[in-house]
Amino acid sequence: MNEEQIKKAGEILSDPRNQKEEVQALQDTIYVIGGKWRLLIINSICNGNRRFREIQRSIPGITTRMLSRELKDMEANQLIKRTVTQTETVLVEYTETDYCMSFGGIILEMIRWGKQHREKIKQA
Amino acid sequence: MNEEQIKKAGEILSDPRNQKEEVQALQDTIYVIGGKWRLLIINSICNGNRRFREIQRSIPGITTRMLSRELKDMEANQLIKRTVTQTETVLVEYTETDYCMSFGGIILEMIRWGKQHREKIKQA
DNA sequence: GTTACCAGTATCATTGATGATACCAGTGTT
DNA sequence: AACACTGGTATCATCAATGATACTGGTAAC
Repeated sequence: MNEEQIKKAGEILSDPRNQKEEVQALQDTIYVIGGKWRLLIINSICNGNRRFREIQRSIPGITTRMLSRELKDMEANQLIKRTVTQTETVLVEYTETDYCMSFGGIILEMIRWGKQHREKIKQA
Repeated sequence: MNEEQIKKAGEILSDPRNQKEEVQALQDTIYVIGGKWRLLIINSICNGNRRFREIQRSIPGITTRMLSRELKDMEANQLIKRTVTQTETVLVEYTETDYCMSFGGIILEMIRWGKQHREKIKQA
């Protein structure tokens, strides 16, 4: 085995390892943001919607039940903060955490894809 | 209403429209790549895995049934091409289409997120 | 001849995610 | 008084996604 062959073998051997790591990373991410609503809620809150009904109105098709469940889960997992203010009337606000913001890249890429896809469909 | 106010009003009015478009784009994308396996299969094939068992081995946890279903569906939707070669023994190969490649950005972002996430968990 | 690989299909069971609908207590609006 | 809005909860139903397991028909290796 000459030097080049050794180098090649190294690449071949190391490649599957990288692949495994990437597959695992992908699976983790899919697990965290899986489901029909999670990313939409994150996107909505990051876009400035803070009130329950406001968020609900911004996401076509979501029911109060699903939104309620997701918000609770996301609060438990530090994705958002829930704040209750007692003035004349009760005021509930949801705000994003830094952790939540870390999905920005994924969301932007998905929005880009969705827009391009719609363009292609239109043309055809 | 002065010029500045007019400009501001324009922004306020245009913003909800952009939001709606983006929500729709997001929903489209989630619909297309939804589910536990779709992106993983795309990733696997784009990484050079072409044979059924090869793809299966590269994705921890997937069953033959799920892989079979997904591959069929993806073929029907032009995401991949299925090629059968008849030599001494039958050879089936799956290859990505250009359309399939368009998910690259999303996948890369998700891998990045997953890796960072694992780092954070480790540190804590 | 037994074991193992390939590319799947078939059948059944489960369950998690989602939907539909109604409801509650409080405040404000007409 | 009647209606609408707020931030949800409760209950029930359903369905799509997934899992488990077994099996098939052909080739090749030991």
